[in-house]
This record gives sequence, C-alpha cells and structure tokens, in this order.
Amino acid sequence: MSFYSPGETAEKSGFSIDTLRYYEKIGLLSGIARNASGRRVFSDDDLQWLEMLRCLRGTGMPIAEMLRYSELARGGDETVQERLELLQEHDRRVEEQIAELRTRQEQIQWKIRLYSGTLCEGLPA
Amino acid sequence: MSFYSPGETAEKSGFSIDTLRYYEKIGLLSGIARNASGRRVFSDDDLQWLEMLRCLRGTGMPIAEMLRYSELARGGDETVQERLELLQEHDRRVEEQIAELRTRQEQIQWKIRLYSGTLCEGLPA
DNA sequence: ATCCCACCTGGAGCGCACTCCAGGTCAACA
DNA sequence: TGTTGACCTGGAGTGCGCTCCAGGTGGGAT
Repeated sequence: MSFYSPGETAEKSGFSIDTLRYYEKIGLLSGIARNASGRRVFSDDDLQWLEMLRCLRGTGMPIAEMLRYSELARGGDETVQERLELLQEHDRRVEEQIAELRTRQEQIQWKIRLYSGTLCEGLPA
Repeated sequence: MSFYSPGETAEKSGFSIDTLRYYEKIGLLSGIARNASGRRVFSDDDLQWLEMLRCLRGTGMPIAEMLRYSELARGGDETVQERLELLQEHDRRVEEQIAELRTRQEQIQWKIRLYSGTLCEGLPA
C-alpha cells in the first residue's frame, strides 16, 4: 500500500490538483487522508476511485450523476443494485454516443473524399 | 428548390432558432436571405450547410474551428486543399475520441460485470 | 379593427466544469 | 536563518456555447 502527494496523484490520475481539490469539495472524493501539516495524502484506493471517476467523466457523465454514484458507493453493499443500473444506463448512452460519432464521422469522410476528388480533377493529366 | 422559415429550419436542422440566429451573428451562417418584412428565409443549400455544421459540432469541433472552416468555404475553390486538411485532422481526432470512449466503456462494462457477480453471489442457491 | 403568433433586435444571463488568485503554512535545503 | 517550493483555504473568475428576455413588427385569421 503506497501513498501519494497531491502532485503525484494529479499526474497519475490525469486530473489537475485544482480539480482534485474541487472534487473533494463537492463530495466526489471523500475521506481523503491528511498528514500532520494538513496536506492531502492519497492512497491506492483513492487512485482507483479516481480512475473510475475518469472513466465516467471521460465518457460524458455529468458531475451531478457522478455525485449520485459516489453517494451510492458510500452506501455499501445495499446499493450495488442501484449502482449497477446507473452504470448500465450510462453504458447505453455511451453506446449511442459512439454510434452517433460514427455516423457523423462517415459523413465527414464522405466530404473528405469529395474534396480529394476535386483536387485530383484539377491535376494535369 | 424550396424555402424554409426559421421554425421549419430549426426543426429540420436540429438547431434551435436561437442557435441559428447566434450562428448567423458570429458568422457561421452567411448570406441567409430575408423576405420583405425582414424575416429569414433558408434555402436547401442553407440546410445542407447546417447539416455539415451539425456533423462538425456533433463530433466536438469547437466553434472557432468551424468558423475557420466557414471562412475557407466562402473562399471558393482555392481553399479546397486547406479544407481537406482541416477535415482530415478533425477526422483523426474523432477517431481518437471514439477509441478513448471504447476504452473507458470497456472499463465500465468490467465494473458492471463485477456488480452483476456480486448480486448473483448474494442469491439463495 | 383586433388579436395572435412567429418572427425580429441587441444584449444580458446561464450552466457547466473547472481554473485561478491572494494570502498563508510548513518542511527541507543552502 | 533565509529562501524555496509544494501545498493549504475560500472565493472569485473564466471559457464555451448557447438561451433567454424585453420590446417591437408584420401578416393572417376572426
């Protein structure tokens, strides 16, 4: 079991120190330990939790919903069902998101081919 | 060739009327016709352009870059090369975006399986 | 004639998710 | 002993992309 300074944690988690502080303030991070002089000390568990937060944020989950998830996580075993449903619902939205991105991307690629064609036409034979 | 009121255009394009006005104001939409009483009249061409804008916005292109693209589009044939490069670069970013979403989604799905497992264990035999 | 409704304008306001700042503390190193 | 640098706090500020508002106009139905 290792411990990490805010700076290390920022680097490992990909969140800025300011964001870590912000997440603690709003309740996305709870029970972060402090050393004798009041500085934050992050554990491996904290890092794992941050990785989860990264997955959720990185797939577009709004902070408010992540907050809900954190509350459930704090609630222990009784909330597993609810957490499961929340993640499944989110997973569905991510799927849709990817599908829409693909569709839009195809249209953009179509346009790219069109432009490429235009350029070729202009070429000397 | 048909013409469309702002309301129709909003419905067809998926942008709100306010957003259409905003886009015209900042220069993403140019040369939108007006009728005798000053109201906007959108053409099929405008609608096609809006569809393109939707693709770009919907895949996360920032307004500033769309503005760049619009300027190029107004520049005529000489800018085809540049437009091509812009779209290709964007296409690359969309690809990355999708890849990251997939990675994150897999981690979330792993978590979902974990929760499902937890629930099954608790089941009576 | 009057009412309504869709539209017009310039400009203010909003929600989100950070990000920055001023002023302070503490530990380590020169 | 002084300086540096990483960290602390509460709170203000930022950037983006809209979204809303007040006050006004014009055209068609009643």
